[in-house]
Amino acid sequence: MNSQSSLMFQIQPSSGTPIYRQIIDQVSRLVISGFLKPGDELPSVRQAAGELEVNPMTISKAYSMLEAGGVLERMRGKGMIVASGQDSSKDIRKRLEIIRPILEEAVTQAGQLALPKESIMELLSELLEEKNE
Amino acid sequence: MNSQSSLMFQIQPSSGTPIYRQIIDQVSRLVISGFLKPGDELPSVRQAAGELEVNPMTISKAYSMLEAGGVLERMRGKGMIVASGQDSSKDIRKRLEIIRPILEEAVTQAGQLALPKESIMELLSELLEEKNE
Amino acid sequence: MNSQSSLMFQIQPSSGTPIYRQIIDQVSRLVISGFLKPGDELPSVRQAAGELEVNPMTISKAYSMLEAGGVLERMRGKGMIVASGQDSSKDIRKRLEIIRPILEEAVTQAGQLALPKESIMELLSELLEEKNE
Amino acid sequence: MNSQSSLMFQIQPSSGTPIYRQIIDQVSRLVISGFLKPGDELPSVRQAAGELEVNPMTISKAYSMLEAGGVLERMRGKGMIVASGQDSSKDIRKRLEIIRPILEEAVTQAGQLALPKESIMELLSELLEEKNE
DNA sequence: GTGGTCTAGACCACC
DNA sequence: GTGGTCTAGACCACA
Repeated sequence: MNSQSSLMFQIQPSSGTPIYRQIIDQVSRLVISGFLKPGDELPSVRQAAGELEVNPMTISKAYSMLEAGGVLERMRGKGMIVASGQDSSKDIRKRLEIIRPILEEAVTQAGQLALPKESIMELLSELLEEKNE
Repeated sequence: MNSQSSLMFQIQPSSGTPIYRQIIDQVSRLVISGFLKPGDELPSVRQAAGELEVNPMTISKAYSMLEAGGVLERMRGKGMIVASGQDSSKDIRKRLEIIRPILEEAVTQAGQLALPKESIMELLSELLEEKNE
Repeated sequence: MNSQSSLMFQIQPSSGTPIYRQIIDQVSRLVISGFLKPGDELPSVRQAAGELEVNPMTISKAYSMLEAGGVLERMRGKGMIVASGQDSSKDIRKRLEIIRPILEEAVTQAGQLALPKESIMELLSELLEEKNE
Repeated sequence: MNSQSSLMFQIQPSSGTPIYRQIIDQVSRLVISGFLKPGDELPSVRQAAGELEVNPMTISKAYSMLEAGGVLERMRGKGMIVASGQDSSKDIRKRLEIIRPILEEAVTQAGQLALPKESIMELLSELLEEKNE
């Protein structure tokens, strides 16, 4: 039964961001948001590679960097699991810090475009509503 | 020494986005916002390269792409100027479209982090206020 | 329940060194130091595997390699015992040779870090004192 | 003139530790010890690969991980340099912390071998003297 | 010129 | 079965 794993990752092959980065970002966010909890197993390198139709090394690279970043742990002979230290921070403020940089960039761009605060807030509100639909 | 030009561009050398892209985006936004008007001269390739401590080829590439995009025009002997057709769009909606992609990305990330709408709106509001100070 | 066996081994699952190596090294040192004497029984594969929460194959592999190295002997129906030829060497110099490699590695690293002899000696001295407390 | 670069790295191809790890460790220690200072350029991937006779990807992997660890910075189109934040800590205590783990392991092994403190100290002293010769 | 990414395929160590 | 390492070779983005 591998329906879980095929749902776990989604990649856009012809996106600007490299595949291994897409995987790293997704896993990181799944862990932080609590969808993946400490001890949860990840799909094996070969399995993920097969389903995503990419080279196993690409998956392996992503896993290695997630391990280096302390997000995953290697269970020798078994596979990769979410690291024990990785409690999903229920603290919203910590998670907010993660999206702060991109919002800061948006604010910078808005400034250069001389956009009024109200318009930006309104657009963001719309986009957030669309997401929920 | 053209003091305006040294204020005109700002690049972050160790950012993820390539330098030529940073320049293109900034010039585009300055034009569309009306900071730069049709006929305004841009700093010469040499000057910009010197001040930004960047390879002249990089500036040249950015200018060429802006020219190809119809934002700038090449005046023989004078350098680059803002193209005549480039009216600053007073229409806020058009300018809003430019920051839509980055806000969409922020919304995507926020979704994966399971962040509530209110928190994001609040953070954006704070950042916009900081900007004005 | 053999309380001795649970004290006998200690493994660090997320260490760099493989589990079977950790077991081999520990048993070897315990034998050479005299903690384990010729004829002493070792915990059964199953028991050790259960207590260490490790794959029985891993224990078995370690025991087999210790047998091949002449440290252990296989007693039919009784399991593994310390080999008869294995006298604890009272000769300190022989035992010192065993920790020589790791000290050599420490010295190499210290050299690359440009650390003075005195500092290293002092740190080692502290660590040895802590151990005794 | 590449005599400098050929002196910079040394690898033992048939060592147990992977090549990319050997490079990471060496660069890290060279930076920490002050042999490499912030802004110093490293040999290019292709150059290092050629001299060490290994695949360029192996070097690239090491550089990437050093960048991820904040030791190196990527100068786009140029090459890798030592990161600006990487001041060699003149503080000996900080550098001592780096060799603490291996000394701790040595102490653990010495304990299992029932070795007296004096013998260990003496052996370390000898090894440190040999190094200086 | 620089490094980055990906592929295909091989071999190894560990459990 | 698991992941790790390395090679050879290709193509791309950036300066």
